[in-house]
Amino acid sequence: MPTKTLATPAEPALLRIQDVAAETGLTTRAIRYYEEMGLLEPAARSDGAYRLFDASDLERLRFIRSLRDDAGFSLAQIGQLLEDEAARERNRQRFRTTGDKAERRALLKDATARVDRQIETLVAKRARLDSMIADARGRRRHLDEHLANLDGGPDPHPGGGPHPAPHPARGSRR
Amino acid sequence: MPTKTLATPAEPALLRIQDVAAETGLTTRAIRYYEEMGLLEPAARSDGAYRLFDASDLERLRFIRSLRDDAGFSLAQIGQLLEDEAARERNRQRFRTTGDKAERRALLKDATARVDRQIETLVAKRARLDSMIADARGRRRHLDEHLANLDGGPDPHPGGGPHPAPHPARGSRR
DNA sequence: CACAACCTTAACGTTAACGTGAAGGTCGTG
DNA sequence: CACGACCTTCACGTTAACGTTAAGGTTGTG
Repeated sequence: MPTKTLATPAEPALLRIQDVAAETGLTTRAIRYYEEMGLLEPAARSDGAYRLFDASDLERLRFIRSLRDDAGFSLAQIGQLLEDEAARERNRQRFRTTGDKAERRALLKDATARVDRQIETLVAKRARLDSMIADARGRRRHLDEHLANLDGGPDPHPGGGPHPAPHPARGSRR
Repeated sequence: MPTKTLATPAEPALLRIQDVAAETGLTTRAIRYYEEMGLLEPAARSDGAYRLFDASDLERLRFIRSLRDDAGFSLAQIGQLLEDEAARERNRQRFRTTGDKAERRALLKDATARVDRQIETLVAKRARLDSMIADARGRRRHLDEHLANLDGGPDPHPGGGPHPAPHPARGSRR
């Protein structure tokens, strides 16, 4: 078991912005910009006002990056999908401080609702992508048909050389 | 013998830019911009230099729009995926004028290769989306677990997560 | 043939999402 | 405690992808 620097599981392990950038593949500027846009708030600040990020921040930033790069959402859309940072802060605090089971459950319910919305959005996007892929495959099949009835016998090897046709092929349709 | 507006199968049916816009869901400005960027060239121009688009142009524009909106590609990436317009024009002409089967076949082969590249790109994107969906579902399951053992039993794993301790109310962090 | 409803090019404006300094404070290691 | 590597907050610059007039030509319909 690789104990890192301490055995206490509640160790903070806060990172500064450059390390976070390296870790997430974002630039420091982008991270500050996302903060400015209200997409996240670093877990803490040092005495000298350095931003300090925890694991949850990293996770959030990686998610933002995926939404941007992989799903292609705008920061505005991402803001819609994510819990806004004010609420996040508030809920974290409340979740830690409350002993009320009902309240905890309510908070968790909210979270699942939000995640469900995210999943729904992503699935919808995938559906549109699927449709595009189907279309492209349709086009591909169409081209293959044309190729097939260009010559009665399939030629296994496309060279650059001219080829005498065995007999006139008439373009068939559908 | 040639009937003018009826029954001829090779009827052009050219549209002007505003109709194309309505048909494709793009703006006229966007269409002109795509032309400027080399993504397409209208099939013809009127005497007075009006742009005139044919069915193939429409198809291409719809595809561009899908690539932009559904797949989230930049116009530069779209340009990479599509045959550049110069080649498209050239190949169309050659395909219609050539009687050479080998050449036709070569052109078709090129087209299938291009479509295959498009499919590959789209499939790769879908894979990344799938991965994101899987992650989100993982988060959802995680939340459900927490919900389950909130009113089921005590905490199975502390560390990082919420803390359903029997003793309430602590406010220590820093 | 008059005229409204299109169209053209050209040019400047706008927004999102950062990049790129500048001017100065902070951190930790020798 | 000095110093280099990091950080901070402005603030202006840049690129993509259009939006928006402006000034003028084209088309088809009454």
